[in-house]
Amino acid sequence: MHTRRLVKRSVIGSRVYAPGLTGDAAPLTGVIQAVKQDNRDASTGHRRNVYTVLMQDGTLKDFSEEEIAQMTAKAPLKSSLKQSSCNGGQRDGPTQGQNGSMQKGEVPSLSPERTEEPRVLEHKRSGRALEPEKDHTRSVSLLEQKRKVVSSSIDVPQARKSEEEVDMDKVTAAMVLTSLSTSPLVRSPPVKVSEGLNGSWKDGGFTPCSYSSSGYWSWSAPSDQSNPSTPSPPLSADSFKPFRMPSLSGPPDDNIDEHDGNSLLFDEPIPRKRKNSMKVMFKCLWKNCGKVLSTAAGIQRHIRTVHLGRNCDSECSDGEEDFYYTEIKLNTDSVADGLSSLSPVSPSVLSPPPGLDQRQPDGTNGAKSENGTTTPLSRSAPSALYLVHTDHAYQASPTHSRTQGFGEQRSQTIAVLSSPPRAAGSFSRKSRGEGKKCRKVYGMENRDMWCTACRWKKACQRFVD
DNA sequence: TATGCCGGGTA
DNA sequence: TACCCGGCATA
Repeated sequence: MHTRRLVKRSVIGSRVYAPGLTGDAAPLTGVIQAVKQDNRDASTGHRRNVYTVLMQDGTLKDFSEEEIAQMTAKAPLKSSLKQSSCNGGQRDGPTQGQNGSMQKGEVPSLSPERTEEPRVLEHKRSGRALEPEKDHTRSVSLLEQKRKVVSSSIDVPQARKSEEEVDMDKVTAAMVLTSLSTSPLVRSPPVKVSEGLNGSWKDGGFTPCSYSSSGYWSWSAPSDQSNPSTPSPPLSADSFKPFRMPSLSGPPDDNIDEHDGNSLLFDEPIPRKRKNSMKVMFKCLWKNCGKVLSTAAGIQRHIRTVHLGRNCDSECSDGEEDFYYTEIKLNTDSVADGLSSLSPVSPSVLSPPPGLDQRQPDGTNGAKSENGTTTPLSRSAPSALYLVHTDHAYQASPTHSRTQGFGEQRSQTIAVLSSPPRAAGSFSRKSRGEGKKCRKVYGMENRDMWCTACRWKKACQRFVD
């Protein structure tokens, strides 16, 4: 009793499949609207149920259990296909074992909707065609809900497509960088590489730091490898520091000098080998010259011919050239820098500075006749005396002022100059001149007749020893 | 001691 | 830059 009601209740509303009911091959589906007992077989003791099915076309038809069984044999198949993904149809298991006679009737019960609430069944009745899709939609919505739950807890990147597109730009930029960094033409100068990086990054629209920190570009190692495989900027900068610190060039020329320095340095295939490599060079101490040569003979010849105006060979040299150059120990890199920074100055020295000749007349007094002649030394190497020989520093000071731009080079040069001669003892402190001086010549009473230097208690410029 | 002059200070 | 001067070295 209870079971029957349960079965009836379960059968009603079930969907059946009725192929060829209308004669054509088009399958029709229907929903069992009612179940009634057929007494025709009561004699056999077999009560048969007649099912009233509302067909899809709106007609009502009665089907026997066998027909229904055949019909439902296909219907669940179809429905199960749609619903298996959601429910699996396992909820009907207990029902199957409750009534063995309902094996045929249980077929509709295979439908998952069978155990659903009446409200749902009404939905099935009214809109049965939408029913599978609805369940499907529900299942999909469940999946989406699950995804949302997962998404809420897991940070799933969105708009991944666009990000990949951006990545492609980055990849392209990185490929360009790779080709640039591996190119022999730009392998050496890191500055150019960095420029290329910047440009490419700009084009790529991403900042380099984001990738350098994240290491996302594991294959873009060339940008990083540029440091070990090429003269890395830190290394080169360190190697430059020792001789760039005293660099003579001011800030405006830094770029040029640096560029030149880089060119000199980075053209070397193995710059590291040059590090700590000391080389003895000979630097001309002639004022505004500073020419650096690698050999003493060369610098002597330079001084002798250029500054002293002697065209003879070294045989006729009296060794005066020795006073006008100094020996410097430099890194090979420093030499290059020194050459680049000093050589442009040298040509301006060929003409002797007018300082001494202008001072020699010394028109303030009447000693013109006496100092009308100047010593060859004073004529030939006045500025050198200022540099090498500080006795005329007071005279050199106005002359040095004309050599603006010499800057640190001058001070450095003076330092270098003063050291070797003083070490030699010749110029530590100029010994008192043996010749007559303004004091002796004019006396204290005629002090106004002294040369300026004598008045200033400086080395006499009139009676130079 | 006288002289030469370097180094530093000042205007 | 011109000028001055203390102080040192040297004859």
